[in-house]
Amino acid sequence: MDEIDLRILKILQYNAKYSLDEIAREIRIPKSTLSYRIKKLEKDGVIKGYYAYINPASLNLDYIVITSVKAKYGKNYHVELGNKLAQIPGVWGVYFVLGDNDFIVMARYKTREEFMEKFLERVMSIPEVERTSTQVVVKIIKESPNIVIF
Amino acid sequence: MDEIDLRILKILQYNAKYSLDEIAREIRIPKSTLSYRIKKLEKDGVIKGYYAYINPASLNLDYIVITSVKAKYGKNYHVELGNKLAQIPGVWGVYFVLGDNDFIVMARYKTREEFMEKFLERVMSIPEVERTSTQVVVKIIKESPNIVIF
DNA sequence: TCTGAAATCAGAATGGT
DNA sequence: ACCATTCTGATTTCAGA
Repeated sequence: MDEIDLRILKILQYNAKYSLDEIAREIRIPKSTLSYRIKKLEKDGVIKGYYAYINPASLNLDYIVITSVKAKYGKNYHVELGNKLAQIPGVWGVYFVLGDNDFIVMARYKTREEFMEKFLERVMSIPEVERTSTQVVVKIIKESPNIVIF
Repeated sequence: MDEIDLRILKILQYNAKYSLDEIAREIRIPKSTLSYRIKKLEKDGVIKGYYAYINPASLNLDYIVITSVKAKYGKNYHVELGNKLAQIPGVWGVYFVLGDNDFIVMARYKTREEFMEKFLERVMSIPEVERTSTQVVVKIIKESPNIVIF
């Protein structure tokens, strides 16, 4: 990975719909070379995929939460709990962290009721869960995990 | 937005590179109609963009943190602090939350040193900041904010 | 708003360096 | 690994419904 690859990635992370012609012109390499490099970045797992970003608000996903989950101690409790959390509909992020808590879970629902039914009750019924604590997101100031190169 | 739009979005959130032909065949509508609908979803702001997802690990972004930030009280302190946090390189998520804390900040760096220099020292020098608390992510079990429709 | 057909344009394949 | 050219097929446009 060199400087040119980084410039390619920097463009594609903001907008995957630029044409090869445009990108090639921008960074001044032939478009066949550009195509060759992008294919390589995909094959090497640097580019993991291309996604449409759908505005959660347009689907009325207005009840957004960040929940801390503490696991009970036991063999494999953490691995199993992490996977169980990841499978809950509405959950888009699960992070295993050091510190007081064990997992940070990011989730989105339409209403408080949906959050209660689909998420909270389900999480609290998982036997490996010791305790949870939820913070409600009032405003998303920034959310762009695709931006990796600054 | 009807059932067909939802099916289109559901496909594009997983892979924006499916061709119109494939999608049209899948959901059994003419591809010109599909094209028309996608354009409309883009225009209406339902589809906000198309992004390449770059594997953070391939850029050695292995020091991943989730930081809680509490703001001092004062006129517009929250708005200004939120914007300042969002502008820090390495920060990809800033959420304004209810509860003990005010902001949850998601960030990625290459090393602990980079995290200290680019993030922590900068955050702690912001006058509106009262206190911070950082959790280090040991493992990302799930991270797919583009998945909105289940 | 939907659709089929035509026209345009983008990306993949080729082959030489 | 790089690049110019060719070629295939995908997307956009347009006119009629």
